[in-house]
Amino acid sequence: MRSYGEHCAIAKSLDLIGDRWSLLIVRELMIRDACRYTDLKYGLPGIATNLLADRLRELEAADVVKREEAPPPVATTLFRLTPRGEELRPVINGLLRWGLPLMRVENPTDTFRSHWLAGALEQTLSDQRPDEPPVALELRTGDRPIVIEAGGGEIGIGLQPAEQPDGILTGPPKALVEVVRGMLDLSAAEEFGVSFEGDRSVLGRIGPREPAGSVAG
Amino acid sequence: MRSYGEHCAIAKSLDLIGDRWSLLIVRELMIRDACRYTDLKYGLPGIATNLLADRLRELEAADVVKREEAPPPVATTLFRLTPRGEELRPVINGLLRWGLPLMRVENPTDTFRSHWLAGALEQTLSDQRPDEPPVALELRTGDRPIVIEAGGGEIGIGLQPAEQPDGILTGPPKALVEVVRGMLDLSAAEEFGVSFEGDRSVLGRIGPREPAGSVAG
DNA sequence: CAGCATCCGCTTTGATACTG
DNA sequence: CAGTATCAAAGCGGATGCTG
Repeated sequence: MRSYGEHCAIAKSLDLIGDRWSLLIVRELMIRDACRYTDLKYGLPGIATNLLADRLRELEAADVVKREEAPPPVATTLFRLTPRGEELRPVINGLLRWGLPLMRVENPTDTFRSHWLAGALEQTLSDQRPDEPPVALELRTGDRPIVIEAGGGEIGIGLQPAEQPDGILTGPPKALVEVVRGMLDLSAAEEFGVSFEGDRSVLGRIGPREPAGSVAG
Repeated sequence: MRSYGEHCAIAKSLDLIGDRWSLLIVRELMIRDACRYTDLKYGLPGIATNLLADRLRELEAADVVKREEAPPPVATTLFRLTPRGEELRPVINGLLRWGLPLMRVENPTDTFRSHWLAGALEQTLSDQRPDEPPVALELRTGDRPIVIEAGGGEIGIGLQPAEQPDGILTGPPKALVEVVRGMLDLSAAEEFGVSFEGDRSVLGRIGPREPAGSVAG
């Protein structure tokens, strides 16, 4: 992109990361850590492959992304955020929080990848019973399962399937999110195609971080 | 801009404010509150007038900006952020903080407007002697003077000249910022064209909010 | 297959001119 | 003052081809 040519910190930031796709590449790397080119392309449906290559070069030049040659037997290029790139987290979280209300309308033509939920869940959920032993709730939605881990007062999101989840929640993403946020109860969620297997108490363990209405999405 | 078409809060945000110029328009409205079309164009050097009109329409449709018809004798259109637009402040501040280190290299071809300093100064300065009576320091740089007001532990930036400033600091923007942050003392700053009039104690009253090195810019 | 580069049609942007 | 109109140039999206 052409520089704004302004002596202003905001404009300087946008000179580096204001291009189309740039911040979504950062999102992918924040959620998934080191990624192959192919993983990035998969997580950014619709990006033209030459643009992905261009953006990665630009982000590398801006010290946001670095490229690592993984040693054999992997023997592939991995892309990763630099420390400077990690410092974009407040920006990404700001956009995430601002965008949550926009998720209330579900567009059936939108693409979806389950790992995109990671940030939103981490930001809006909390462990409601910090003193009890940790639990894992698997969400089956979108392309692959993800796992909400609650323990010690913290919420973490795993992108690898848990070996022994305490509960498994299956259904469309928006309904699942409403269930884990406690905005929709399980019986009411059934009509949206949500089903549950396992110990129902894990659903009470995980709840909204803020009053349910404020970050409804 | 074409929608990313992703069921993701970050992508949804960028669908609305990810266009070129959009966040800079938000910046202008955050710094200056209600603005005329002409003021916006002045604060966004290089924007094509048709683009400004387009962006304002898009931001209005996104409930970020609203348009007010000022009554006579003003009789002009004013643009203002909606409450939803105001909620972009964490995003803007995130970009601002991330961009501060980029300001260490000064590009002589960059345009400059003194009101762009408002956010950066507010974010990085603090009142070093909260118990003393308020002071005002005028900065003469760029297109028009701005005023740093320190009092009650708070820092505020005024875009209207103070009627009776306690000190007046004149010079290039980068050097002035370094002086008020205490990274450069007045005698050393003279070689960069900085001069001062008034009560020197006001310079000690205003200082960096964080350790000087961390947000050096 | 992973990681690009090239080509082409379309859309967006930038610069300028013009208008109520 | 607050835009619209026009047009060339740049950027983007999609398809395809190349290389280790």
